Amino acid sequence: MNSFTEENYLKAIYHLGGEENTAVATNRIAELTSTKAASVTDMLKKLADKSLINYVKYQGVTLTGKGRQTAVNIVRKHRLWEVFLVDKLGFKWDEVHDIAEELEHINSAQLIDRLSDFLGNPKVDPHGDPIPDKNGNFHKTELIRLSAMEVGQSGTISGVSEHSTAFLQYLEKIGLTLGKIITVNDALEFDGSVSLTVNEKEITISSKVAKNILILL
Amino acid sequence: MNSFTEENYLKAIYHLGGEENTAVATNRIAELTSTKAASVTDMLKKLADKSLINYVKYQGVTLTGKGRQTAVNIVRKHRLWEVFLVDKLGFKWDEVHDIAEELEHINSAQLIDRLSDFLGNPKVDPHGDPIPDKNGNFHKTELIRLSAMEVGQSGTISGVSEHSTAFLQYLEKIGLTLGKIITVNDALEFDGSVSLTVNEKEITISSKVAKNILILL
DNA sequence: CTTAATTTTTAGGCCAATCTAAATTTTTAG
DNA sequence: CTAAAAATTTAGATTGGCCTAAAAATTAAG
Repeated sequence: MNSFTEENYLKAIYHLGGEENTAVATNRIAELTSTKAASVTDMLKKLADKSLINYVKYQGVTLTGKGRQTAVNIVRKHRLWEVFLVDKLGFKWDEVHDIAEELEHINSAQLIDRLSDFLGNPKVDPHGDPIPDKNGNFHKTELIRLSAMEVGQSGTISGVSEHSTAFLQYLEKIGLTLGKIITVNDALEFDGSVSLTVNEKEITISSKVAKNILILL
Repeated sequence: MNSFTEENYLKAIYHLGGEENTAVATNRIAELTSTKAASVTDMLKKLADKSLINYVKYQGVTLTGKGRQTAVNIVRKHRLWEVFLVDKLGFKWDEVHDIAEELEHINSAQLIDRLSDFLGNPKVDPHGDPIPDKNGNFHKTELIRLSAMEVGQSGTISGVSEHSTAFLQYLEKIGLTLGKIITVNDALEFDGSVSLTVNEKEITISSKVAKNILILL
């Protein structure tokens, strides 16, 4: 079994390398895990010894098949627990991240299978992020950024690409939550801000906010 | 915050000292935590520094108020998670201990409050052990050992004082599960075995089994 | 293409939790 | 009441994860 700490490094490498599994730099990992580069180097050696990553000195790392499988499984657990916290225990979507960060390290395949069934085998978490199945496969959906929509177009809010509490609380406040249908009324050239209709009301959001909302057309 | 390891020591001391908080010997703790006496001594010093235990060299330890509160809270979390695993996820009563052993260390008071509500604020876990409330108070019930019942007496199976998988599976198999009503038909003097009626059938159990079944009269 | 800036790794140490072996204290038996 | 046995503690070492400071490699700038 891998330690709690090893799991967090694998998860960090997975998130930084993305689905394409591009090489990840030591410093990026250090930032994400709130450690120092020297500590990361130590851990990379250990993970390479366990064949969880491909590591060439000074050249960054990628996950091996085994490493990716491990990382994706942690992501699966994290997201399923988030669904549990929101759907069953009544937490808000901005409150669940830290608790899921702990729950994701509980080790029991049976537990996760049963939890998934109990939740109705959800395909996305409360932020719209996809939940991989037990084989590590993602259900692919084509989402575009709200900022990329044309004037007049409609779509459903289906995810966010920024998960900070502040951002999520702001979206909640202005009514831009998962599943809401919106229509773009206008897009200002000069600052990228967007006017849109949601809940039969017109609101305007900044370019930065629009970039972090994901839409299913 | 206390580490995962510190929490396990406190829990061990709590279980060994019982509600009466009697002094616990180093070796007992070493057995229960699967460590060596020398390691226990090291940890006792640390816990004493944090005012979680009263420790006098060579004289064993007792929990302080603060230590007891911490230990009881872990017990509360453990038992609530066991209820969740059995009632909501469909695990059997003999399968939940190890998973709850991990879940009990998740730190979030809000999570536990909401979990308790979600489960209907249960007063006992799947083995009949009482679940303390958030202030650490137990709902007291008078249970007696099946071995102490008189011939002709009836009662409800309300707990067990031995939690091994093998024992729980045996009870399941012969139909002696929580909530079942039993009547004692006969108690053999020479080996302490007991004949009783459950589910309208008569069965005989050994003295040792009878001692570990707790009955509400 | 050489030097300066940046990134990464190495070297050497620290702390938590554990261990074995040896020393000390307490308990038990005769 | 003393000697042997048992329990406990101390001493010294190990491992995992982390750190700082210094060295080495890579990248960027002129």
